[in-house]
Amino acid sequence: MKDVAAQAGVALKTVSRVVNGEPGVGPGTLARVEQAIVELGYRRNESARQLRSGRAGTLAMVVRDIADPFFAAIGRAVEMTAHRDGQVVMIGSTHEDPKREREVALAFCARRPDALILAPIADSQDYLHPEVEAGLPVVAIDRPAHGILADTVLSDNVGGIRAAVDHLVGHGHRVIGYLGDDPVVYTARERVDAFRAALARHGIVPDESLIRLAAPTPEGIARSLGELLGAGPGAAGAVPGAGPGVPGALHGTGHGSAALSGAGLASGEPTGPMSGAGTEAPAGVAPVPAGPVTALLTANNRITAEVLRQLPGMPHRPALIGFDDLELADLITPGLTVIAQDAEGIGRAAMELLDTRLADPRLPAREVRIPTRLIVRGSAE
Amino acid sequence: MKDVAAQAGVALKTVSRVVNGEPGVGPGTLARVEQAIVELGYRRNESARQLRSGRAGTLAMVVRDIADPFFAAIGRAVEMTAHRDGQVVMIGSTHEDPKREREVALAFCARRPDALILAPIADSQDYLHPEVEAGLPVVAIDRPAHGILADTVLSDNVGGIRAAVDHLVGHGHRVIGYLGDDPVVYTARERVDAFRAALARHGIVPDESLIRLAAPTPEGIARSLGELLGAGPGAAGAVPGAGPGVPGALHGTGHGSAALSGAGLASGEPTGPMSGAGTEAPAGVAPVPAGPVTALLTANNRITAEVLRQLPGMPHRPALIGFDDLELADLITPGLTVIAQDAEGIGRAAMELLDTRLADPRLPAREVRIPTRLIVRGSAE
DNA sequence: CTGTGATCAGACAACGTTGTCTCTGGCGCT
DNA sequence: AGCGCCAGAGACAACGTTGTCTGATCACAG
Repeated sequence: MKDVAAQAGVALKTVSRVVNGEPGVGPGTLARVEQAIVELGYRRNESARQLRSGRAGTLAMVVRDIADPFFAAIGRAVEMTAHRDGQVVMIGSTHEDPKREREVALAFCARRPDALILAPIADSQDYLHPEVEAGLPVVAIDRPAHGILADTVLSDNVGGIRAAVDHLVGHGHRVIGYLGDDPVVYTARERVDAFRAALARHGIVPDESLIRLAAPTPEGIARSLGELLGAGPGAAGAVPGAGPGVPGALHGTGHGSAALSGAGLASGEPTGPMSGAGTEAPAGVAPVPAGPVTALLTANNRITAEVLRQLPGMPHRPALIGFDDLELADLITPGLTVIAQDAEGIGRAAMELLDTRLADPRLPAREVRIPTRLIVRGSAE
Repeated sequence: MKDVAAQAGVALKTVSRVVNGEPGVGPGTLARVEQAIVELGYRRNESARQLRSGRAGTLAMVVRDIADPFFAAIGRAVEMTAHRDGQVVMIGSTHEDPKREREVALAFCARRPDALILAPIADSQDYLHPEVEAGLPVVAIDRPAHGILADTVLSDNVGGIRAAVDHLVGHGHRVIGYLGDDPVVYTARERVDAFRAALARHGIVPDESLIRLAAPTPEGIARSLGELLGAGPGAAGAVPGAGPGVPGALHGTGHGSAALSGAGLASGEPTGPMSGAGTEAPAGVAPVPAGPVTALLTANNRITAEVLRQLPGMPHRPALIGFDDLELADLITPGLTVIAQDAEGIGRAAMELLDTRLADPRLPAREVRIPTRLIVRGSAE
């Protein structure tokens, strides 16, 4: 800038005025300065600008994995909005490692971004206390943050799961298996709870032995699939591992009177009736047959993909709904019915929360739920 | 930092020494400073550090679309390597808009990153001249840059296409359709040229009417597909649009004398005997039968996906190979055979080029080709 | 002819660091 | 005892901007 000033024969400050489009520069001076700028290939140094003015023009975003289609889509939405506002985006991945979350988030914060969008992995984000204290707006996405004040954007997991369960039940399914992630994960907990509740609304007491929660590994999923698809009165003997350690709570009904429906189970399956479940359980009774599941709900895209890969080797093919849409999900046979999250909506909502918070930093923490959408493609009939 | 110094009762510079791990600080002083740092929640300001020291610790990356799986995978590889080196990554999308490429790239450059990784879209990157002149290392990925000195990482498009053509020809296909992107795109040109050359190696003179190059739109692809799959002597009447405007060059052969071999094709099936089809084009002649294609090569993931969507509505289903792997490509029926690019390899290669260039900025421009891999899954038998 | 704004331009300090230089004791050496 | 030397610590300037203040020039009205 000094060089430009010299070349144009003006003072430093005048160049500053020109590059900032500030008023108070005569047309002649302006032209001289502009010419000097292109001649010298001058580019303003944003670091210095930020240091002096405090305005960063930079957004930081920390997600589980930038190559995960879900987060990539959120990232795209954020980047689009940011670009419109003249901001650039720093992005980093945690790869589910709490330590790395901390490292990446703090590395970003050291660059003093205007805001931080974070998909929390760690149990607590209290390491961000100093930055939040200093006024850094934080938006948690996908999962809530803990230990700091942050706005939050979440998918409507409950609504999504309920729609899926409604769809399955509407197609006559009563014995529905559930493959979810390790319950240390917030979304995993929320979704499986929603699954139980959604079943209960139909007067079906969720069978805990049909609910498998674990970090998705091919081996674990193979075992769960084998048990869920082979299990039941007819096949129980063939699948010794079926429901180990989780014998209770099977085959419940809306009302105790229906307990008898649970009878007649000669197999090794648990028989204890469970009464009084369901939020608005119908007066009528919904008997729950035992046996291999006729339908399967997979609670995230990695589980779904792995299940799809393994299904051909299984004794039979259940109806299937996956949480998260997948590219090409419409091209497999049958088309995969999914609960699609609105990644773009999440990204945009995060940006909107930031907008309003920047306008008024003393707002209380807000939480936004972004609706999911059940995309019916045939795999869940 | 001033506050920390005051709190610890030392000079500014001593705090600086502590946070940088510089020697020359006594154990007692060090402890006092460290305590003051945590008490005050002090975090070094990287902007100021960069301004003073010139070290940015920041990488800039501009790609077509950060949500495109190919670029997302490159981004992940870059981010992994960068994180290892203590750098953070700014990332932005051009969405195929040359103006936006310029805007985003320059916005990044204003932050004075250590390097710029760019997937060029614009015809020329000469707008980056001042920064390159000032020593900014630029690596072009996916396509070469023009107008500036930049290292380049490209996929081995030629090898990939050749492997695909070899595979198809090896399975008896002689009439192979090609759906590529608009030839203004570098990779589109390189791939279609490779297609022609690969056919020629088998003694097949590429039939230009079977080569469709256009920006991928559902309508355009539908038209091309209809023509390619329904075309030929038997079906030509049914597809009036077949080869409009490109009447010539049909049924070419290695030698003019073989032109007659194109005649007499009653059925849609290839009948022409093919002699000595080897790698080195035989002296003998390879007649190319007309008729609907029996195989299709789709030259990027968007075209492939759209073709997969439309194939069910087409008169027959050709063998198919797509450029770029797709998530779930193994789950559709039949499994999709693809030419997979090594996105991770591209990202890593870019980082390696940067490493060596930072070590010696006066290196000449280098170009690296990353091998592709033909993943055979059944769609191209 | 002078006072009054308006317009344009420059001087200066400060943002939070770090590189360079200097200062101060205390130590071991001759 | 006098010397140099080193570790430890501080003073100061500079990185490239921008915000604030002040100064210069000019047209115009009183």
